Amino acid sequence: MPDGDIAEVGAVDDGAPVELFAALADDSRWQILVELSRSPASASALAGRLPITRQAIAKHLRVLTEAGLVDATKSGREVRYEPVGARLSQVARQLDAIARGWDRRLERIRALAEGGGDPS
Amino acid sequence: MPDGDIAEVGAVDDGAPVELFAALADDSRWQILVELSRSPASASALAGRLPITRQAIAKHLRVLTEAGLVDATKSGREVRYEPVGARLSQVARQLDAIARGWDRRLERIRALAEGGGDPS
DNA sequence: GCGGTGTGCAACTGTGGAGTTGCACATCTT
DNA sequence: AAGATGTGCAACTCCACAGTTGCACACCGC
Repeated sequence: MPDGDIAEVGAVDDGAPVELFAALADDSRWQILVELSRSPASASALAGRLPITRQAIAKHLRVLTEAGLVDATKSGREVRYEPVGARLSQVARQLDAIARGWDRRLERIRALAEGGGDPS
Repeated sequence: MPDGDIAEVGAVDDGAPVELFAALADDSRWQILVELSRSPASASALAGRLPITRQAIAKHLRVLTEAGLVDATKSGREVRYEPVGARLSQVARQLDAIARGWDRRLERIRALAEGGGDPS
């Protein structure tokens, strides 16, 4: 079998934004994102609508900002946060690409198993 | 202002599979997924290619299975795991939908701010 | 200037999860 | 039947992180 078409599959691997998934793997942060999507607000304003302290919210906002999921805008003594949809769409495209890569590989392996039976 | 076009925005919120993001927020689990995309294997086989113990891998595989990201197939005394691309694509679509929802809301808010200036 | 409001930083506690070791059970091989 | 290989369960350690309290500093209105 030709091995020229195998060299290109190595690029599937490292596209996993683990840090961003960690940012999304928290209920409080999703609540914050939902509130911000309703209307951009400051940390103190969010503290009035969520069952946790302002400092906890501030930490979450820091995580979300570093993940690129929210955008911080300083206005006087206030810091106004708003969600960034572009980042989420970008991750969505990456995930879909990875999923397609999986399916492609599995289909090839299945084809080899049925046809030759020697995938060494 | 008419409120008929506001009633439909409430559906944006609860589409956040936090449990699934938690499953994806781990380096070891991504390594496992990458190995499985190379070729489906058992927990013991994976233990030979990854720097962690078989039991740790077994735990990760349990998490991934419950998240629907891998499929387990028992064959004799072996359990063969393979990645499920469909689940990942599904999450990708959900994320994109949420992102579009954010952008839609923000644009509406900006329009209100410029035009009327009274979003009460 | 002075009080009120908003933000930031620094400990501290509690808990969940990653990884380990140890052992018991099931299955394949000879 | 006996050894080897694969899996599963249970307890333990360790650490990162969510959330808290407390205090110091920056900005707005009076």
